[in-house]
Amino acid sequence: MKRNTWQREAVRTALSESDGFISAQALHGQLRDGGSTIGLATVYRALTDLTDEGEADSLTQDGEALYRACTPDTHHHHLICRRCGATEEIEADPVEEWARRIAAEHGYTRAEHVVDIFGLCPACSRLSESAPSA
Amino acid sequence: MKRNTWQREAVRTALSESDGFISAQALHGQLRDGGSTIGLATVYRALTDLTDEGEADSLTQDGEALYRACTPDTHHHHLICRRCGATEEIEADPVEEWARRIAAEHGYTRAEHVVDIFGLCPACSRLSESAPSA
DNA sequence: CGTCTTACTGATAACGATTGTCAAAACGGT
DNA sequence: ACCGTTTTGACAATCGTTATCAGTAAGACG
Repeated sequence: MKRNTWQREAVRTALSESDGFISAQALHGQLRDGGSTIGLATVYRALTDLTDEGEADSLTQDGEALYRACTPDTHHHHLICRRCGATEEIEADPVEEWARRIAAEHGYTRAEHVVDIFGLCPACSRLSESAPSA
Repeated sequence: MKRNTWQREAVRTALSESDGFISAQALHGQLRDGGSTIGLATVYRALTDLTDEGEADSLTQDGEALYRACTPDTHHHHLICRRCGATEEIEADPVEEWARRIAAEHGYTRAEHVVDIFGLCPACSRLSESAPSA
């Protein structure tokens, strides 16, 4: 049976109060700063559980996993600058539908998709024109 | 000055011959299997360079970085089975168009996109029903 | 063609993020 | 309050990746 502990609740609360994506370690540090004695492993476990239960979204950015409280209505993807690393959230409704259809057509179940666009953001595009790197 | 070594060329070749995304370690293993004595660190360095130079795209899936040769002859995407690793090539024309539009709307240039669908193939879906892992 | 400079290489150590381990503590039904 | 089970927290282990460093070789120059 799943138990209800203050640790899990603390992670859930901290995550929903946190603005945007946050790493497990950062969240742990934040909790400790707030006086909590919660352990790092517990934070990882809680975040994994929350993600499994659909209460949190996760993505990996530069080798570390970032988590965000899930607002179930906003599944979106990212537009990422190859040079400066800036990311923008983008809507991909047509793609969601397409992905579902393709998976179904091929008999695939439990389909998840990775949809990200890499490019040069406006600022870096200008830099690239004046000082081409390649 | 940038030098031209057989190691770098080997990585470039292996990457472009590889179908879809591949991890640095897998690429290294593949090269070693092919008789090369190339070192793991060199593969990482070459892949990083190729990515910086825009000759390769990278994404991180499940904690590890995957690489793919940029500007492939036949641009297509993949439907990948999470359990058995089978991949099917899929057409994504509507997505190509959508990606171009999104990038343009946000002022991004030189846009490349990563579109892959992960799921369970028909066979593994059946297995999963009779012996659920989660 | 030989030499010299210096970027590149490869083995390994170091590193950071994450996961496994396991005894102790906490939860919740009784 | 008691008991069985789950969860916790500290720490070790693991995994992918990066830094280190002495040795090697690419490419410029004579």
